[in-house]
Amino acid sequence: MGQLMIEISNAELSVMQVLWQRQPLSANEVVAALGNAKDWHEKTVKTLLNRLVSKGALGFDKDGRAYSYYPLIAQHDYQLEQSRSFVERLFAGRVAPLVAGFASQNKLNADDVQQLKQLIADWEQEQNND
Amino acid sequence: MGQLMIEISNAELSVMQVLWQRQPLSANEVVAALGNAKDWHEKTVKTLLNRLVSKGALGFDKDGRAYSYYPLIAQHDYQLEQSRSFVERLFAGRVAPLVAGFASQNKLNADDVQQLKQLIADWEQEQNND
DNA sequence: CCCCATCGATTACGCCTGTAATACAACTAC
DNA sequence: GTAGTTGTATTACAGGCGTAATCGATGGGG
Repeated sequence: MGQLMIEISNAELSVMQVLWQRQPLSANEVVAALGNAKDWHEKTVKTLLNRLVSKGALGFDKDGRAYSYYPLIAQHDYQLEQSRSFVERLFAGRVAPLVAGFASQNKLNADDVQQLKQLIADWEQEQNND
Repeated sequence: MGQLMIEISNAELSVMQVLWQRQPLSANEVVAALGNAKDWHEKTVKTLLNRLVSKGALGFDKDGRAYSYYPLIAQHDYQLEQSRSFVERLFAGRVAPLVAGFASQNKLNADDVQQLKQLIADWEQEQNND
């Protein structure tokens, strides 16, 4: 699982985010959802939808003349795989130094720290269970 | 500082890693250092060195006929900026969910956890100091 | 019925990337 | 000093990406 992950470009990723959040959507709904954040021509968004379908990242049902698009890959799987490869490339696979960077730039807030503590507690629990 | 970071491609990054580790190096030394990990033709590596110089990521001194290359951007700065933008794109800027992914895949080891605990301790210390 | 608006499909196009090969300059060994 | 050899610089070329415009089908309004 995971090694043969589809490559999604930056622009395409923005389209995926929309569909991960709400699905299925027509092309125009995707355009509308992006209109807020991106200044893309409608044609551009449709090109991206097309490429994502070609890549197997999106599927669609025909809904009359228009299509209704939905993700074929799960956001969570994509995040996992990308994180793994990013941390591998930049930090030799170790995630702690990445977090250290955030900490050094004051990019950690109380919620983050709370979550991290919980993760650590769970991890230690796990160790003891073996 | 950091928004105008030079874009470094994947292949180019491998070259940077070599020079971040040991610097300065001649083109042939870089080729040799990569020979281990990558199956690249010597010409390919020299193209990458050239592109990195064009991009302003590397500088060089002339050492007779050959050049002696060295990084112009610090590994740490690059890591920081890339981490920031990666976490922004995939996790809406929150680093904890990324760590959670590692945890869920058993990609955390005792060292990581130890470092994370230390980061948290430092963070809490910092909070109290205000 | 016919034309227009609107879909998705196809084509465009310049830049970046991966992956070299070729060209040109200069040293080195005769 | 002439021919390799070895450096860097220039050129190559296909595929991906950002960013659309054009094409061809189709459905809706009159």
